[in-house]
Amino acid sequence: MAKEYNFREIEQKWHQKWVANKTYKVVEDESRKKFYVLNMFPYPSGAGLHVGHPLGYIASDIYARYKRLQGFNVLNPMGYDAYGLPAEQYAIKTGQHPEKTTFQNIDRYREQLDKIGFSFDWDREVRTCTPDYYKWTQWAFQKMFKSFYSLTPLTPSPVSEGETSGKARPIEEMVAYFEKYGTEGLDAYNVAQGEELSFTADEWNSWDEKKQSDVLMNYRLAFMGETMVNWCPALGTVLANDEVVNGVSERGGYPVEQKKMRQWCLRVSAYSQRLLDGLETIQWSESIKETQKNWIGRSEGTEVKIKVSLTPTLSRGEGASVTPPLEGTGEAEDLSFTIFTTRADTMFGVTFFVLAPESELVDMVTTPDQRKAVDEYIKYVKGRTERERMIDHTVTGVFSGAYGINPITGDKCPIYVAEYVLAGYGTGAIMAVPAHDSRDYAFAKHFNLPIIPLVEGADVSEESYDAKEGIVMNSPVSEDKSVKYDGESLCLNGLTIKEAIAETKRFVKAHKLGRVKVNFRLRDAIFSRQRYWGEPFPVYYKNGVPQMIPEECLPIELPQVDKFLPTETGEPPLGNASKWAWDEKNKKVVEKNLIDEVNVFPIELYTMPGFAGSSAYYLRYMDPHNDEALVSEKAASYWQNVDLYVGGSEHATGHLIYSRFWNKFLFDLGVSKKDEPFQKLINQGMIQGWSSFVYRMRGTKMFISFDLLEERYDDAKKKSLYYYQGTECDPVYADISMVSGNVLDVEKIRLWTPEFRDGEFILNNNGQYIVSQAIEKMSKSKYNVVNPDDICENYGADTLRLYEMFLGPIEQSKPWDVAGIDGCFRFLKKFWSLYWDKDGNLAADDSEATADNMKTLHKLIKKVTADIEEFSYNTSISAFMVAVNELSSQKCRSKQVLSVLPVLIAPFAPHIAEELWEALSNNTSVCDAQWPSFDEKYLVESSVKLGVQFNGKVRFAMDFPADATPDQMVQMATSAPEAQKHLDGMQIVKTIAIPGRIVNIVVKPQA
RNA sequence: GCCCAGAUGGUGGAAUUGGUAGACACGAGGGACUUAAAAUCCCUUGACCAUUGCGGUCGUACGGGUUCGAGUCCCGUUCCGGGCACCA
Repeated sequence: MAKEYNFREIEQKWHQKWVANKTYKVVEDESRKKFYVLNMFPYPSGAGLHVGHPLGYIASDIYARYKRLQGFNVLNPMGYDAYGLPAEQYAIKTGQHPEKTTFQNIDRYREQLDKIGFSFDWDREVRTCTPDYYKWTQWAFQKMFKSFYSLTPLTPSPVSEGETSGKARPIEEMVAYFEKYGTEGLDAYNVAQGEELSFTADEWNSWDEKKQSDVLMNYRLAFMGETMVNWCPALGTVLANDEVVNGVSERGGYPVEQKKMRQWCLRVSAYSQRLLDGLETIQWSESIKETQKNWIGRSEGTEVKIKVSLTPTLSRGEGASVTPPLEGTGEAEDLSFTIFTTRADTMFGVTFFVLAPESELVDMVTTPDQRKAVDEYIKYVKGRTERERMIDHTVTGVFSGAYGINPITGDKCPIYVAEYVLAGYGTGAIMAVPAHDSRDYAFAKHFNLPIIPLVEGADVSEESYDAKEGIVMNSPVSEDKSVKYDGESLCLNGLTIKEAIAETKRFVKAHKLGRVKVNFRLRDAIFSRQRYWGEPFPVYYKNGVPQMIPEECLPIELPQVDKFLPTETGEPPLGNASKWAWDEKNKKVVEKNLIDEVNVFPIELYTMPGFAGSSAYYLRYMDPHNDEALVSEKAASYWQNVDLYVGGSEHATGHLIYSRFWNKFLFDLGVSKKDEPFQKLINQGMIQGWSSFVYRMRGTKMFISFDLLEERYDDAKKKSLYYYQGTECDPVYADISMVSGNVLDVEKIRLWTPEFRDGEFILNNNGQYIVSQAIEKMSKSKYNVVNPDDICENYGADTLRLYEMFLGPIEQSKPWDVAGIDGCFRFLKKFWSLYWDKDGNLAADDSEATADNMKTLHKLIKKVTADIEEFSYNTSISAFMVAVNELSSQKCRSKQVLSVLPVLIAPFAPHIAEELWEALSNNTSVCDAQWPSFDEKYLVESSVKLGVQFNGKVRFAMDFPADATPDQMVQMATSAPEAQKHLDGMQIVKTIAIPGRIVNIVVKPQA
């Protein structure tokens, strides 16, 4: 009886041994090179692990094990992103403390992870919701509060433009500067700031603490700001920009409105340029870098100062060569505003100006005649939601009554107020060039404003010409229509658009009409949430001024509350905590009812958002038990940064931006040793399965989103039911074949036939649809598995690991289909049977390996090594299958070969590798073996089989000696019997022979 | 609209710098073993034509091009996916 591949016994045995022997314990070791592998840590949801989760973990585990076999000291940790909304919502419903459910879920995750045989060092586990961890989240926040971002060392002299580097510095430097110089010499070029303030040293020194505190908020990296936020009434909290998709909340799909609120913010925008530049130094996929570049949205342009006049517009050219004196009311005398443009070359085509409705300038330029119309328009705009503005692009706007003076042409053009100009970008004011901007064009057509084409050959009768290509004309129309400055006037005619932009920038700069400016789309991150289950802010309020709780008192632990909802007075949930006040003198948290006493002050009621805890966790893994520092100097210096980071691409504009920002800040502080946290990033594709559907509204197609709530076996129906939670959807039926990408196509769903599955949608009392979905066995021979536990149970972890990797390239999304899993299971059984004879004894012996054996082995070593390096695991597994097939038919029993295979397969299938390694009389773990190297000498072929082409078409294949010269190859090919019919009646025109590649004979009929 | 990445058998997917398209696996069909089933093993499997045997034509989304030779390079088009989007 041959020895059976008993995966259950084997896997259980090695799980125990690994724990007992601390096989995956890792310690810093200066004598060895380090390698840091990291997975994006999971949020422990109630649904448990699904088959999509392990995909990335397996991929990184393979690499980690491979690196270890190559002699690297590999850090491969795991932990939990444990703060989050679902636990809190569950708590609201059931009254159970979120910590309790979170920890239960963590236990379940751990159990599932352990079954798959990962090489995690669990001694380094982190949970973002434990005080020893979030102490350092709070600490980092305080450091940001105590910092500002300086682009250059502070000096009173202005710095040159284009300076883009910079770093965080202690806020004390800023204070010292103000005391001495006020804002003299400070602008957006040398200090990151909310708005450009202007005050003198004397003014600063005369202000009280409250006023100074307010002013400093304009510079701190973590600051309290009154800003427009995404307010989600249904969730009762504000959301960050990346948490809002198409005007609704990413989680739950609830409407989001714009609201002005006082919130904690992080000045992420200060790091815009560095976040952009850093992308050039890291190995991430082009698409994710592109996404980040779009999100950061750098645009280089020109700011131009526009003076305001209250007299009617002059015709074009009139008033040229003069700087028109300002007329009208005294109030408007020196009124001006600044516009931002990336098309400085189009200054000659300006026919009107537009201000954003929210701009404070609107009020100042509006003339009494237009006051009523403007007020009405502003009212209309305010009544529109973000979502309405986003979907509905009809042209709206109103004339303000005032005119702007184009400094280049001297023309006066009307100033409009229109919602198509956004307050939050650039200066909130634009110059409109209808001929060359489609939005301005639509506006001009609607209000009957002139359109002046500036590019040769551009037809602007039907639409604008937006392309940045062509030769400039009409700039100016004639010499006297360009204002002279110091005897010089601008002329762009005949230049290309790119040259014209550069020339205009030079002119504007030279004559101080404005300045060259870089704008970024990246906004500061709103950093506070009105929730319970998050990190509390280590902040208290003394006379309305936020104060940092001393560093040595951290962490400030999340207080107990009796309910997790907002208070009756509308305070966030922490308002329910009775012990939530700061005793400044005794430095401790005390009962709130002591606030009236001296030295006792209220503590911040907001909590931090989800990304706070996940922004620097990779640093904490380096030194997880340190209570003196986030990470020790020694550990940080050894581990540096993450060499390989694996996770989903859905974090491109959230976590992957925030953690890069956070790391850069810590780098400025000297805590982190590398400017970029994640050197190489692999985005595993999603496995679309039953457990996680995401649907979107797009165009006329409707997609609906669901999260798996739970899986239950229904005794009556004799089948498993899967419960999903979704929002606002039609009752539809779901089927895996209807998933394309990560969306379900409703049209396809309607065509669904209920032969395999049935299900129904039930409206629950929250107005959400619950989908009950029944999955029937597709056939008796196939297991109907959706979670990794079932696969481990039926096939074993090694098969699961192989199969998930064999599905296709890691970065590609694919539907989960268990149909092919038998192939991997068969392979392992075949591999196993190489080692055992028919009596169940070890068959590997000391016989000499044949040349074929060695060739198979070394071909495999070469292929697997190269493929792992490229994360092409599917092809390395297929190479394994080929090798095992070959060795079986060769009846190879030689230990020379068989003792190497367990090492090669160990990264992929560690359990079977350990078992065979042990059977071969090794007494250490296969993890500590050495990765084999291949020897070319076994791969040398004496002959090669190549295709022989006639006129580029392969006609037959033949063997050529490996060292044949091209001439010999042609000679052999043309004299081969198969060649004769292709040569019959033909003459050879040309021959191409490339050793090792191809022989091609070009023939034509004989004349 | 702009930017990025794709499209290969019934299916998942292979294919170095252009050089025998379809590796490996699934599924399907046929066969062996078995009382039977499971498991295992062997053969066939891109399409079409021919077939006693040899063979031939077409074929990597579509249309062109470069080349002795194109899945691969260039130009244009269609479709799918991702990102950004009144961002001036």
